[in-house]
Amino acid sequence: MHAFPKSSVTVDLIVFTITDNSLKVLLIKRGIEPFKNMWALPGGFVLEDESLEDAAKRELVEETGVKDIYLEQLYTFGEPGRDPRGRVITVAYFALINSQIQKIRASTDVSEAQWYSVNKIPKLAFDHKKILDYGLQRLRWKLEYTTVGFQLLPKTFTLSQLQNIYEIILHKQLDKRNFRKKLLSLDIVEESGEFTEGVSHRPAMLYKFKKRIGEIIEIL
Amino acid sequence: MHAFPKSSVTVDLIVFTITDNSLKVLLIKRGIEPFKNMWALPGGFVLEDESLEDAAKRELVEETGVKDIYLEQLYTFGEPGRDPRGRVITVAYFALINSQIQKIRASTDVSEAQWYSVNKIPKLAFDHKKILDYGLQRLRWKLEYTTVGFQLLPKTFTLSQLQNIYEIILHKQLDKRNFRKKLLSLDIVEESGEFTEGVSHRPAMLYKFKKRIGEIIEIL
DNA sequence: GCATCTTTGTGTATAAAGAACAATAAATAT
DNA sequence: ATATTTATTGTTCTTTATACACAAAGATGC
Repeated sequence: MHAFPKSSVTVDLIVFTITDNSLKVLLIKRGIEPFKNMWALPGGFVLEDESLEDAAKRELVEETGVKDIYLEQLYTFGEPGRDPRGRVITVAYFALINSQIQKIRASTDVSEAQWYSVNKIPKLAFDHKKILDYGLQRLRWKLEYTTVGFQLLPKTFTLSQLQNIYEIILHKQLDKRNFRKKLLSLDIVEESGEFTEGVSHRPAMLYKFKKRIGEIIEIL
Repeated sequence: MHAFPKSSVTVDLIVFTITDNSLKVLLIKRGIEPFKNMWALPGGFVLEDESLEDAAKRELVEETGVKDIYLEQLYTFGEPGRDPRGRVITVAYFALINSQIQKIRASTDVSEAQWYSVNKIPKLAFDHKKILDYGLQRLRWKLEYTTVGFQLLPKTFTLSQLQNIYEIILHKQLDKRNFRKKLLSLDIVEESGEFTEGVSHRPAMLYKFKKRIGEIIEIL
């Protein structure tokens, strides 16, 4: 058996959240070469005895401090020449975190980390623009056909908040009555019994997702 | 910058076709260690200056002699320990080839190649069973929501042949009238003008797919 | 305390899509 | 000519999707 070429393998993360009525993605400013001082998706090398998913989870904790959130493998990018350091293959993951936990901490090799609205993305390092576009496409797709949307909300939420997430990500208006009718017919949410407080208008019922965290099901 | 661990990267192929009213997958009998003489998915190492997709295409030509067929990246498997030779990450692709071109040639490192019905799969090397299951799931899914099914047919085909493919893969019976009504309403096939010949019953209209080879669209 | 503001919550009528179902037509074989 | 096999075509019913408007609940300002 000949010696086969070896490559470095990285994971890159597309971390989405929603704040200020806008879909945001987490970017880091690179602290080292190549592409030093340029914005990029968070990520890093896969270690010796670590599965790809574990590497993604580790990077996620390092960048955001959060764990136990929704994470799914997206696609693997491996064009020769995509990284000036040599042959580097990257496995992209996408993650959704809810709007409550968003503390960001800059880690080693990172001079800054920031949430960027998806329609105001700066020029990105490597082929990260392509990766991000792919992730956005997947997010829109899954939002329509699965229950991933719930991953962007805290444990209890109002139906208006949920509808809002759909409207932001799909950027189109939805009919309130039809949205609620459809959702309730799926039998995947239940009333929590609590209401929103401290709002200067009629309080809304808080609902909760019937499935466990991280679980998503098809068709919505 | 420290030295980051390097891995070997392979591509594995799940090549589907339909023959004898059954969904088949191409397996090779390994001619070398590890897992010598065991059945496995065709695949091989990604070369130095080759993209992942090029590697998959190259392997496909080596194993089947066919090119220009439908090929899509499936998933990347990278558990440490999945390959006894060391850290090997594999990018799985799935391919569909139509029932006319199925010459198989055993290549180097392969003592035999054979089409296996998906419900009579022998014990497979590595984690190839898991990869195959994943591929099957994806195939069933895409069949229902896209036009991949056409990739399994020759240029012209009868509507019954097409329906048959759906019935085999989804293993359930479909209503002929509803199937045709739905299909024709999508406006993606057109009559070729030709009819089947040499059959001892009413000849059927041969249709052709309006899109180009390799192109698939959503929703069916 | 009453009017105003803002967001919540609900029902019905119509259109479109999906599911169930059977008889005639065109060719070959005997 | 009769039998056999597969191809082709429409209608009814059920389910799902869409379009659309007004009253209720609480906070705020006067």
